[in-house]
Amino acid sequence: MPLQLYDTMARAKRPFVPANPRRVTMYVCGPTVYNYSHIGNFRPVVVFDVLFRLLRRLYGDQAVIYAANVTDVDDKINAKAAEEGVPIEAVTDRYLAAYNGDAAALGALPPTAQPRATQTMDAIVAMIGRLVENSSAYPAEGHVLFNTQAFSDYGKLSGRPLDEMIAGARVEVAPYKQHPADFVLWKPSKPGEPVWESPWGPGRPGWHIECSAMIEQELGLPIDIHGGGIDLVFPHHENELAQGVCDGHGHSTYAQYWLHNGFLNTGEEKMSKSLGNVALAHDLLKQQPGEVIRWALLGAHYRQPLSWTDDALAQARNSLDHLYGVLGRARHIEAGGSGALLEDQLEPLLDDINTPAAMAALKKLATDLDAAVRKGAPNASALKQDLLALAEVMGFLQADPQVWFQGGADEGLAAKIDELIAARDAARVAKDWAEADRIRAELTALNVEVMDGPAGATWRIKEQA
RNA sequence: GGCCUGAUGGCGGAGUGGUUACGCACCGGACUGCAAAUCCGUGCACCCGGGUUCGAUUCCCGGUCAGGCCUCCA
Repeated sequence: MPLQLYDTMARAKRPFVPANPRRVTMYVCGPTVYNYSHIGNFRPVVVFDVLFRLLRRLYGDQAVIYAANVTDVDDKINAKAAEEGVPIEAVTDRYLAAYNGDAAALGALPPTAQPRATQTMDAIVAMIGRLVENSSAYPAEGHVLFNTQAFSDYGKLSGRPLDEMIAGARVEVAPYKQHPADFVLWKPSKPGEPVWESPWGPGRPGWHIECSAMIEQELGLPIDIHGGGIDLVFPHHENELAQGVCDGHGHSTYAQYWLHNGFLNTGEEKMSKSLGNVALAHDLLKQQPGEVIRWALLGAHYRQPLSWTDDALAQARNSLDHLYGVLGRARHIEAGGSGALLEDQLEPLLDDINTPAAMAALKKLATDLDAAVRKGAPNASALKQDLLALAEVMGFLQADPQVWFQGGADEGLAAKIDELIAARDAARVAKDWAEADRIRAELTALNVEVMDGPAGATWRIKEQA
């Protein structure tokens, strides 16, 4: 089965056909770096990481170019920098580093490129220049505005006819706009704010233009895949599309496939900073492995809303414990074989990145592998290969099982645990059950669980501190 | 007000025009000094009304409910 992706523009799943299979391009809207991102902000990071991995598998590692931008020019950044009395770089560098660290902890591969607005300023100014030149944009009172009347398809992506939007608009229209839907490409900076030179006066770019400029600079138009959160469909992506098509590069298509992920919910509501119901990824990562959080994030199909609960995390932990347990029991099996099963196993992911179905396939493989190991069946090797290969496409199970279970223990603790287990073994050999149980209790107090097996006792840290 | 999603067992969550994945939880059993893990097995659902059909949870229409976007937003 070929890869199928749900395209927001078509409102349907379509077979994925890249313009150039030797250079597959994907762009995903990234964060504005003015504070720590909440876990909902990382859903697209993880989802599109899976797609990135899948595309690399299908087209080759070198053939996929994935750009994820960083917005480092913004009112909220300015406010934060002013509040702290530091240059904006101090704020953006700090939170970008935290963001990238958190993304890595969640198992996301680094994108091929991570362009920043401040480093794309020439391309932004040049692009605005082209838009003004061909009357797709006009200067007014130190601003430059995009002329939505110049683009007949405006509203097509989000399914919003222009007139209806105006009728329903709840925002005051700036007096210098020719049309209420026109949006800012360039605006003057207020005193004390960062400033760049332009033919229309000193100022800074509007929100939407940076993405179009970065795409043109990093990837070239049209791109294959443009991704982001569902809330970006309007106005951000609608506006990007309008600019991108109108700037005269000669393509009527800006992105071949538009992919949008659904939200994380806290209770019934969207997790959002303004509602104050957020969980920071940075904090969550202190409490459990990134892989657990990643599992929870991929536990629902990416276009569905996902309820973020403690129980979801506990279940994710449970699932991964199970899988790593199987791998631990299969540690003496060397992965190998034809890998012929994998194409079948990949099917859920090829069907619009159906991660819950792929996770079920992972568990099925694990159960089969466990049985094969138990029976000493010859297909254990191929099953292990398939399990690890499918898991890799989803960014799971790449840790050593022993590290997974014991990773929370430092050397001193590990030595002490080994000592206690040896003592307990001695007691068990002597059938001194009271002593053995006493030692178990002592280990339990250390947050350690002992598991007696045919090859001796093994242990694991029960919960990460 | 306009536009757009979704509604599946106790919970999470796929999928399907006709035997309804999977996980967690629960219950029974095997195994186990204890415990964990594992294995076997039972039970449990497709929002409401109408239509199409031999047959609908699945397709169509209407309704109800929930959520999202229209303003910064993953």
